Amino acid sequence: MATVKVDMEKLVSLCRRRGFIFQSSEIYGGINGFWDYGPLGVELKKNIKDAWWQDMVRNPPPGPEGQEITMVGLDCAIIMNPKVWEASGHVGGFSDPMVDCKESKKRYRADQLEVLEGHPEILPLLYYAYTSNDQDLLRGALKKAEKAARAAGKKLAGTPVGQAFMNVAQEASRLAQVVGPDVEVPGTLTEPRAFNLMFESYAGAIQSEENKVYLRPETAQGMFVNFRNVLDSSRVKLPFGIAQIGKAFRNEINPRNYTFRSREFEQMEIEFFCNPNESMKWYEYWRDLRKKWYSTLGIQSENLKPREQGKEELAHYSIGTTDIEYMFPFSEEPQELEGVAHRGAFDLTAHMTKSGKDLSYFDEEAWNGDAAGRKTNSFKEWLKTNPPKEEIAKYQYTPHVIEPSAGADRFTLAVLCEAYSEDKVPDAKGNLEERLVMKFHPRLAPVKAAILPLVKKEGMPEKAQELYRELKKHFKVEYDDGGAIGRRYRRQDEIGTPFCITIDGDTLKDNTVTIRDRDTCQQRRVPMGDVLGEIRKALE
RNA sequence: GCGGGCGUAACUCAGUGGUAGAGUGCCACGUUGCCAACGUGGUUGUCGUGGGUUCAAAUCCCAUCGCCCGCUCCA
Repeated sequence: MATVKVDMEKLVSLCRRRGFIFQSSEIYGGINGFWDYGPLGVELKKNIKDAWWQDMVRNPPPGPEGQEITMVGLDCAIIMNPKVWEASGHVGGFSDPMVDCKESKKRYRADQLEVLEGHPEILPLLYYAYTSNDQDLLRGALKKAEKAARAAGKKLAGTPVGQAFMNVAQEASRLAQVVGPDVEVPGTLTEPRAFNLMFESYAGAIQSEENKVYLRPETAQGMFVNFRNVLDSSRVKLPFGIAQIGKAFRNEINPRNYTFRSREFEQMEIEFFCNPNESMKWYEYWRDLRKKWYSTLGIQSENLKPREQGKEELAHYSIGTTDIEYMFPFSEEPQELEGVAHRGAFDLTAHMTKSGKDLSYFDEEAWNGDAAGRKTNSFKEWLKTNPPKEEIAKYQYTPHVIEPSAGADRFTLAVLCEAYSEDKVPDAKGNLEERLVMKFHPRLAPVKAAILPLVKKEGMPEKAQELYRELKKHFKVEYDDGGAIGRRYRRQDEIGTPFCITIDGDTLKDNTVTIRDRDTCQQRRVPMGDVLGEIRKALE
């Protein structure tokens, strides 16, 4: 089925008008990269987080061999000891110094910039910049150097050797001698400027370097640093997963595309710890499971694109990563909803090194299982006999980690895009009228049902109130007796309520009501007592 | 961070120096017995913000904030 691309502006307008999403601090002119969820938005996002927690943590599907899998939850502080971020590499590696060209308005990564030295006798000595990943720019720099030499009646000696721009740029006077890659004159490049993507703050009264802390840029590290705590306190055995839903913060240079790239966002992350020998199996398990999860919540499979990252794209620590991407209407390219990464032993090893604490796993079952023929049952004693490394690794090892890391806000946005639809339904006179309907999966719909007395008299409101009070014990439902019934149906369509329960004259006689389906507008008559069960059935 | 466009009611938008507008929505009452019905009445504004020019600024000028597009960036 060919789908018409959702008009983002219409979606944004609907989200605001109906109270899904507002710009943060709007009355003060807003703030770039931050968003608020309104009364309906918070219900939608909560349903998404609850569905994830239920399906991944409380009731995960069986593992690759049909075995039960163990998942436990965690809720870590957003601010942690800054050493966590040194160990994870975020403090050192999370910022790329950038260089801007005042003339060409281009921006370059400083670590990719290199320079060729001009002829040493032509003063002032010039440096010709190019980027290491662009052959054309290298040739361009060479040409400029040769041209300058020729103009002075000299010749470059052989092929000049490139050097790192960073070295040259350390002195302001030499920086002024650099000719940018896309310009002809020197002195247009700025000094390298660091863009640290972590928000900083200070814990304690004094705003000193010692008190500096960071708002976490991901929830993952909290699970790694609590690995030992979970192991020691909850009787879990490998393989098992730790799951967490929480806020993370990245000082994005350029927030874009509605809530897609925000500076404050919520992650739903799993760190699944397993034996290194079994890690590929678990990687595939989670990759397939996570993709399927989106489909079961109503994301059309053609909009959902799993993409195995190429080797050159992989982060240095990752053995394999699959991005689960969604075709958002604002982009020609699919955009990442979730990354399922095989992180190997990278994180636990890094924290072991930094903290000096042992984060390896001792497999007691395997150890006890191999007891026969061994002189001692004490692992410590056995280690003193200098067994071969491979033998030790059978019982004690650093677990490998599979990390399915999903963006709660990104998925919420995908759900909104996916749900948005315009169709035509007949009005009272039988003419086709435009209709705006949010086709949320019933499980995610912010309001599950609306209870509507057909007219505001003859005891219908009272009867409807009765049903409303019963249903609201179980679901988010709305009661509405305002205006004509058709208008009320449309209002509910616009916020994606899957069912409208209407109380009419027959209800008063035989206690039956009609249930209207949001997508088809079809109605069925059922006994009032069956309504709860009917809604429940749709939510499974 | 750069360039371009935009910013007026909850939403969509009109308003090019002289009283702040329309449609939709929303609320109330009446009517109405199943798909944005009808009648009557009502409601909504720091014209993004700050400053300047002017007798007078939504309108012209400057700055600033935000949104959209492109570039850049996105471990």
